[in-house]
Amino acid sequence: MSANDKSNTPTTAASGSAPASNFIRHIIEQDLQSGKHNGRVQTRFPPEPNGYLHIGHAKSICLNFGVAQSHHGQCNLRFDDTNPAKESQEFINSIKADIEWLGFHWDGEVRFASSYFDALHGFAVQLINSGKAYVCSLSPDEAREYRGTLTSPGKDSPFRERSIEENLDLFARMRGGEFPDGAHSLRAKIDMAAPNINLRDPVLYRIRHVEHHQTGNKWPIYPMYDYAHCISDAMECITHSLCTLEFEDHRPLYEWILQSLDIETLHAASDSTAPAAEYVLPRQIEFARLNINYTVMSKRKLKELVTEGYVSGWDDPRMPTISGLRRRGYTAESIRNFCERAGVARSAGVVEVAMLEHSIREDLDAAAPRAMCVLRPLKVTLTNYPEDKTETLVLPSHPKSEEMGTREIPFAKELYIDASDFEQIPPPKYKRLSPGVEVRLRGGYVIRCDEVVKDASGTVVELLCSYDPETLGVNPQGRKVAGVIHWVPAKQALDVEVRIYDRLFNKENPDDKNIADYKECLNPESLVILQGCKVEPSLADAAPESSFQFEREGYFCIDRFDSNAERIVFNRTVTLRDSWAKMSS
RNA sequence: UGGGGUGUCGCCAAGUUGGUAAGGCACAAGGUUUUGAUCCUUGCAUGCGUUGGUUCGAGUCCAGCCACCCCAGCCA
Repeated sequence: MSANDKSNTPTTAASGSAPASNFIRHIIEQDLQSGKHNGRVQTRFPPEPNGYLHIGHAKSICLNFGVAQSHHGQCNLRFDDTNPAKESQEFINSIKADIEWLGFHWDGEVRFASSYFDALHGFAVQLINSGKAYVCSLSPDEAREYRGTLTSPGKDSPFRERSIEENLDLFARMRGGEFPDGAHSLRAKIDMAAPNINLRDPVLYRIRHVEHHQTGNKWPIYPMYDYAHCISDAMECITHSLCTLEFEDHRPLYEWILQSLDIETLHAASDSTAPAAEYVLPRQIEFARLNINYTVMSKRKLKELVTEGYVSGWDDPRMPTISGLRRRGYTAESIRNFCERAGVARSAGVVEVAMLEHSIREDLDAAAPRAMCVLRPLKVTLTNYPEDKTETLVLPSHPKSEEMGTREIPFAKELYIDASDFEQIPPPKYKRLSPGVEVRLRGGYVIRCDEVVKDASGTVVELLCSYDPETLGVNPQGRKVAGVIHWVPAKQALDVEVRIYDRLFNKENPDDKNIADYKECLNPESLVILQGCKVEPSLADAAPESSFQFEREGYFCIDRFDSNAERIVFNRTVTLRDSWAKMSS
């Protein structure tokens, strides 16, 4: 697959073989063997539309869709939209776009927890009727006091023993919009002394007079996550409900709710077309969320970076969001490979960014055409090259892939090389240009620096060099030329803007407790904009989002939004590995 | 001091029923190279948080201890 081919099709794991084994796949295989779900595997990816997806979500997406795919099962996309105050259609749109870009296809129509609101309401009435839920009229503050603490039990709400009739009446009036926000709540009647706080009569429904992006003003009450999620799973006949570790403590509640409901009713409300006897409740399985060093992954913080203007938006190329990585030049394939490599387990760890960078280098090395771009131009005049002559050099687009064709680069008397490829006093082992030393111009001739031109301040402004006309495509006789540097023709090179991106944070763990505010360690050099960079003319018509390897520099892509015919903008995706930088530092 | 989890190489992570520690990243050293890139080769845990125990034999079983993570939203 080409880096410039945006038709993403998930194919294989990083190694090109089957997905690595993990504990979730083991569980599923066991369930398949025991016939628990009649050979069916149904998962779901359940984002709340309150922000953009980040690479941590990509892990979950790859897991949920991947696991379904390898067992000929299906994966639903379900928006967990039970808190309209924080959600929006913009986020719904971006989430769908990101999943598709990643190359995954959800089963059937997009689902919404909000489309189950009627059923959810009905189940709540059922719980009231069976004495398993009650309307509590404690204020939120009072409820907190009654809940107790981590080490001491809570105490029963004074409203806990209301009659079923009264509960039914109150709940109906809650739904009718008769009460203000927070006046009452519907709670599960479980155990106020439970050591697991989630079981201390958790709230099932709260009153919120807010418009919902999907259901408008139909509801003044909204279900809580714990209540809506498990029932939604059951209604969609999810077999394995995968979520992150922080929901571990919620699993008993997940199970309590489903087991408290009448299974016949549940079955009838579900997608199931199978006989009731085959209807099996979903099982929640938790895995560790993805963390990467030198970045933050919480939606709250990402949102803060956006709204407070530390970055240009959710899709800023420095953001660990799917859309940010995409704009940075990461391919869907590289993100999928990264997730596969990082693995799925139950121990919470932090993956090194180096692994992410490896994944994109691996993909782009194979797929990106090569080009030359001089980031910090230094003029070179070839004193012995004819004034009016221009040659056309033909270079392969890729050193190992002939199918990728060739490109033409004009060669003339005046060129640009990168300022960092010249040193007046070369350090040891330096293989680039310096006074009296020869170097190979990539794809062109060997040149020697004869004279250094400086301005009044002593800054090197031009190099006068001579070229060896016998060295085009052949090595000179009797001497060894150590270095090869990239260059562009002065006259024909295109002026471009290059955005040099680096890590957003300069501390490995911005969330470290010794750091008061993660914004303290924002890297002031995470974006350096270079103007007047010179790229070879063959890139004049390159398409937005296409990626190139600028030889000896790194991988760069054309910004999908800011680049146009008048102003070509490249984003640096990642540098090349650089053993010289390691050596010289 | 309550409950739930996790601890295998610098990082991630495999380790079926106990039988003698996969792989990837990173790193290091060589080789190839008109990208100090790629690629290739080689190296990289006598030890699996720790202490004991069971066993012919334990990362895998048992007990104790230690460390770290999550939970007291009418957020998800």
